[in-house]
Amino acid sequence: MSVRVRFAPSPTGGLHLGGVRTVLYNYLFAKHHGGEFVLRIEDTDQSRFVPGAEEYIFNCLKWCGLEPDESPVHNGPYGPYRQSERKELYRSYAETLVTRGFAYYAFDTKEELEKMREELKTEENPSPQYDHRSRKNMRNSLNLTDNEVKELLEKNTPHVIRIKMSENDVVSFTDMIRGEISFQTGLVDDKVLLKADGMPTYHLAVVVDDYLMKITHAFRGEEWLPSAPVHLLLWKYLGWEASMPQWAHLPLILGPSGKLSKRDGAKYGFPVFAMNWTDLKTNELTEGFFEKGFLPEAFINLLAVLGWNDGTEKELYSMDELIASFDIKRVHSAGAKFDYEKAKWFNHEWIKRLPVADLRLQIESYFSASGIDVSDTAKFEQVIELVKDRCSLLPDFVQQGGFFFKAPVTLELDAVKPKWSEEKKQFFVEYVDVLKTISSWELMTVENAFKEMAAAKAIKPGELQLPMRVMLVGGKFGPAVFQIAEIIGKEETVKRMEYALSLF
RNA sequence: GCCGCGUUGGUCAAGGGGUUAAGACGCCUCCCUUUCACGGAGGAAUCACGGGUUCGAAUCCCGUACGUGGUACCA
Repeated sequence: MSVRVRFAPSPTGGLHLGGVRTVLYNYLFAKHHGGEFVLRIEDTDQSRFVPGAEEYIFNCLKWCGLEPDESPVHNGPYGPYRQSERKELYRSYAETLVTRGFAYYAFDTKEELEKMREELKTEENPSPQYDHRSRKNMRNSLNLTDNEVKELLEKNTPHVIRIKMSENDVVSFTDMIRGEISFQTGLVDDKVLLKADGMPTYHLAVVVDDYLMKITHAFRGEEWLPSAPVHLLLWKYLGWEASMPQWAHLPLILGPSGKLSKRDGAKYGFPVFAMNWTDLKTNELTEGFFEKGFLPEAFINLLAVLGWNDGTEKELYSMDELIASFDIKRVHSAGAKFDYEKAKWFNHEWIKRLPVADLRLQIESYFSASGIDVSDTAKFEQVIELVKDRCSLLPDFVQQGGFFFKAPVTLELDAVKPKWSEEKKQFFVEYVDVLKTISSWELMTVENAFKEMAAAKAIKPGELQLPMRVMLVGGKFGPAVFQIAEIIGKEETVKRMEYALSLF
């Protein structure tokens, strides 16, 4: 049987680091086994509908290179892939469960539920559940007579269908990452399966859809572990146990202070979403890795090894290498704290190893946004090659390479002033004159002229190089100074030096 | 509170009865470089705690602590 996995986000906001990693592990597992990766939209909560969120998810996946094989936009034989469009399907399954005695109708209103929770609430039990104890005192088909239930249903009384958790069983399963896990059913509440609006909850939908879509392996975040017994029981009660997927609950990705939140990102200055997301209600922007200047290759790479390794010392992986070596069983069971410094290191590594032409396409926009013309492709690529060792985020290229195309606006005078002298000034005035006479403008001719003149005047060349650098670059950074002069050309070099001399 | 999951340097982590307890990021020192980087060589820093089991425990078992998630007609 072919491997089929799914990622099932609810389109309610930005796509989190952890979400992307869940997609990634699903994707890698599917591709490693030659299977299919399905994207299903879990939009059963109408009240949380956010316009644009679904399209946003697709954009993120596209940028990451994690294209689904089947989805609302890719189609496939098991559609529709949006749960809101499958609404009619779910009710009959829920009703089958009622008929079989595994679920029941509950007519309790919001107020009645609140009242129950309020009354049962104690210091030891701050959050009472709708469970095998409390259901005895609620308005549901377990306590009402058949006629009463019939009548309520006929009158279209709002109601939900709840799973009837058994009182004293143990449910267990083998998680691909954590091994044997078991739960006492008596401690799990009677989760709602079908809501009053006729939509299924996640619990029903995930089981029905995984079954109908022939999902073989179900990977999801660790936050789902506590509700696993409900899902397990549903597979059993629906009579589908034999086709139940193998489960794996992925560890959480944590922030500097516990669970990684949007707030952490804002607070500590790093992205938590794959791409920029603006909350429609609050207008609050949460930065994305894309906009921050990460390469998708690096983003994928760093996420892959956050919680997984292949047992070797290898850390840098291309997508193909990940597909080849990924093994869900080698995923760590413990949560991992996200380290932004290391994330930047991955990006730096990928900047160094990516072909210049690829890099060029991804950084052009940063230059044009800064009003720098990089239409001379050959020169642009030469510059990229020269400065890429110094860039860990894509926007760094503007700082590190911009001066090749545009004279620095401000010069770091403090770097020169303390050691500046009339003697040095005289040197540069004369040097500029010499430069003007050079006919073959090359690195060696420029440098040799410099050294000869320095020797003649008995000044250490090193003491002169820094001022010259500041003249051409504006600051204390960048590649070899004569190389810069060679690339920007005679006219520009002379121009920058003469301007700088007027300031020093 | 209850339930689940987890706990190897600051962070990511290998190792799953006998190791000098790998490696990476970050940090520090030095070399290269009269800039900033890259690169190279070093360094500081770890098995949460307490009990067992065992000739021997980071590794197995039990407790405790701590962290984290769940405890919704959210996913």
